[in-house]
Amino acid sequence: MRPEPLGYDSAMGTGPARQPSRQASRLPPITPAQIIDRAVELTRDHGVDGWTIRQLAAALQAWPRVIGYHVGDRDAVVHGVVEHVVAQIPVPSADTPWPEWFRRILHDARPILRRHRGTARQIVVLGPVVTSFAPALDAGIGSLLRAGFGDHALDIYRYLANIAFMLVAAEDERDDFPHARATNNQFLASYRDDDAHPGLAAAARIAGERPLNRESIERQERDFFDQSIERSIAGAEVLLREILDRR
Amino acid sequence: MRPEPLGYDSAMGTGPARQPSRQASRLPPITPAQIIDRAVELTRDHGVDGWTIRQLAAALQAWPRVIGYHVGDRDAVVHGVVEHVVAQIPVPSADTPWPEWFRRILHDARPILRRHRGTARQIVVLGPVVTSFAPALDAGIGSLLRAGFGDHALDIYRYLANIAFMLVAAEDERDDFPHARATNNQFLASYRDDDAHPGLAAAARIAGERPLNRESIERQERDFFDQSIERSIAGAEVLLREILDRR
DNA sequence: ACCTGAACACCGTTCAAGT
DNA sequence: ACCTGAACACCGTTCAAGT
Repeated sequence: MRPEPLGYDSAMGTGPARQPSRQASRLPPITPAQIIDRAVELTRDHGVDGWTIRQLAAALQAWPRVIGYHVGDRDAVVHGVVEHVVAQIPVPSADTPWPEWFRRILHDARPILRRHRGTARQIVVLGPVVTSFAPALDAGIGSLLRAGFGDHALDIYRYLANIAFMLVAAEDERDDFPHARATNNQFLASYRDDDAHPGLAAAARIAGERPLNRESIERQERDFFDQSIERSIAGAEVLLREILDRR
Repeated sequence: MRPEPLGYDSAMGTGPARQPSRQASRLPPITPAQIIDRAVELTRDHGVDGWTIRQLAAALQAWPRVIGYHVGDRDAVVHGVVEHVVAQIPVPSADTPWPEWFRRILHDARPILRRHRGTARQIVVLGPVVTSFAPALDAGIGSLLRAGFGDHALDIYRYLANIAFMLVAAEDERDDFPHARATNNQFLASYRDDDAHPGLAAAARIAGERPLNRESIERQERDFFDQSIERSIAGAEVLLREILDRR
């Protein structure tokens, strides 16, 4: 939750560290694109909530005010970062059958979003304001319409996309509480032989069999994501069959 | 995203406003329970991210340090708030058939969590560390085991609970961007007659038919929540049938 | 044991000049 | 048009005393 401190020399509190100022070193004017690019880099290294406007300014060798001048407030910068990240997600062609279309795009989106912690949450909050999502929305809705979802297409798109992005957002946030997983496992383990709580005892047994090293946790998270998507597609398929049967 | 300013007279920056201090007025020592109760009230009025330690202290007529002394840092206070809120969710008995068990608890949890904005997100992040969740976990897993989910019981519980709480969390966060919905609708509407983007055009048409007044938006959100749960239960049912067929 | 102040090291944003 | 400083109004947490 709390952003880790960065390495920048921002000892002065205000001001772009001790580096010479842009004007003094006759640097060219900063562009909005440069600001967003730097913000994307900082997001890659520290997550969306892991850098401050002041640190971004320092990284650009500029004063905080410059960012406000060219891009806007912090929310505007974050929005720019999200647009940049979303644009990297490959969009399957609209004639892909809908289950495969969603499997593919959501599977590909996960690592891209995970590499930029906190962007998944922003996508859920902002919604289609993220204009670089337009191609995905167009193709995805198109794919659902051809399958016969009719007026349910929009809600099913939202259902599947929301679940995927929210799951990634949850993974992102749990990264910031590395101790929480251990505490949770300990808590569950304490019920292992508790006959009065058979559900908790079973949960403890199931969770207890899973290895806890870094890479196997990563695999478990990926599996849970993939299976959740698979189940949700199955749920949507049930609805589709109902719609088609009704005709 | 940004907390709205509260009405407290915290003009002094530090210190519990102008009220007489606890010691001077011979008030009894503050208890952790009192601190959490007040924090729950503030959460009800302004959301988990809508109050500061300093404002909580002012509401208690105490200095910020007192909260750290009795409860801990801000995360500890928030954890206390979450425990208090989760304890209010009624847990259906363990012999309820699993689809009905989840329908009931998730349906009942939504308004309680919505009344305390930001707590749903905390639940997803914290996981079972929230000890007041133990009864629900015990009964829910029990219900899934009796249905025949076997070792999948834990993951299915996580799947259904995660989706519900994440959906509520997303609703909470969108409350803080009331303009985002309007912007999104405008954005979609601009594609209404765009033949080059049939998917977006269809989405615009579907969204355009929905009324935009406050109460009908609330109903749409509730419906989307209920239908998402229903679809996810259907997805879990598909898995259950596979498991049972395999035997 | 519990509370009081003040201080510390931060935030994002704004203001008024400068070049 | 763009950048520079300083200032403003906040944060959460810590420190050193007080009662």
